[in-house]
Amino acid sequence: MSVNPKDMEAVFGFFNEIGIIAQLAGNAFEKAMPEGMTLAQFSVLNHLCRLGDGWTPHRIARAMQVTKGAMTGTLKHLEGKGLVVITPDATDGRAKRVNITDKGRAMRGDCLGAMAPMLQELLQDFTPAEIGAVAPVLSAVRAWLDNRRN
Amino acid sequence: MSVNPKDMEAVFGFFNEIGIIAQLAGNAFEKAMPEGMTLAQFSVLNHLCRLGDGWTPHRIARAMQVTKGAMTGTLKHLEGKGLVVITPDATDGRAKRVNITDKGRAMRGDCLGAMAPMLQELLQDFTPAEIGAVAPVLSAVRAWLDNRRN
DNA sequence: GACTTATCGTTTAGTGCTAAACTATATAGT
DNA sequence: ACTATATAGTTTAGCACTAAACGATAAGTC
Repeated sequence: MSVNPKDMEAVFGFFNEIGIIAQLAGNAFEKAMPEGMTLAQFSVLNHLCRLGDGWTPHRIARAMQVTKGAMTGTLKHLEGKGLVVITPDATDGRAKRVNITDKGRAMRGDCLGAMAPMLQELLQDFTPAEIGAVAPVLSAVRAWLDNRRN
Repeated sequence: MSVNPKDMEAVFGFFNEIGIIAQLAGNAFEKAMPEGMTLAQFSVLNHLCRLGDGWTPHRIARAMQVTKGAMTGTLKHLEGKGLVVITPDATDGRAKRVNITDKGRAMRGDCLGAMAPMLQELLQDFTPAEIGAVAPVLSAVRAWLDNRRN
């Protein structure tokens, strides 16, 4: 049972659209955020704030769906700005532990505040229901891709 | 009239999901494609094939929602592999014209064939209707972001 | 205990992206 | 015609990402 070429094109268009949105939205967010902060850096701070810190770099990398090497770089930037503190793990000589600082927590708050206007703008042109309707499909596709990779 | 924080979080989650999908899908595609081909390079070939060639680099860049500088790099790679030919514009001394070669057309076909299996896999777990249902919202968000930028 | 394998983090090479500065050419205004 | 402005393409600096190789430590096996 072969697949309809029209459908394949639709799926390809779907991913294409997703790619462009990711790029435009990412740029818009970074432009709004405090000088020097990137989306990658904010994501780490946000994660540590919401789910607690003390995680290893590797575990953070997995949560963000990013390679270890990418996380090494992002954490270096955050550490350089004093937004996180990285210490050796007490019981595992290979591992490290990442803790967010007060300054980091404040920066996360600043970032949230900085991107709020854009989100509000968007919520004037799109209803929460519209956004909410596509969320389950996106989650499913994300999970599918994540599964497929492993 | 303030905005519900819950809604803002939902919208933020929406963009977060989009970002991860873009990254995972992009990696999956690039892994499947012929050695050395990237999504950016394929997109240009695909564009030239579908909408005709002879475009200027700047116009291609706008169509891809990418800066001129980024397009300079991508076209250099394509030209280096003999997939496109770039010639000076006859009537405008500033501009250039990009034409796809037979080799480029063949490469585009190879890329399409290479990513087909993944799309078919996906169409076994998602119905075209599911994908089609979110497409209009994605298009609208994309257009919104594009407008907002200018 | 010694050897093998797995895991954690870093580093390097390569690509893509932006933003901004720069060159060259074209167009508009006076 | 001359000047000012706009546009096309390139280049540079900086960040993010992957993939692969590497060094160090842990854990499992014999």
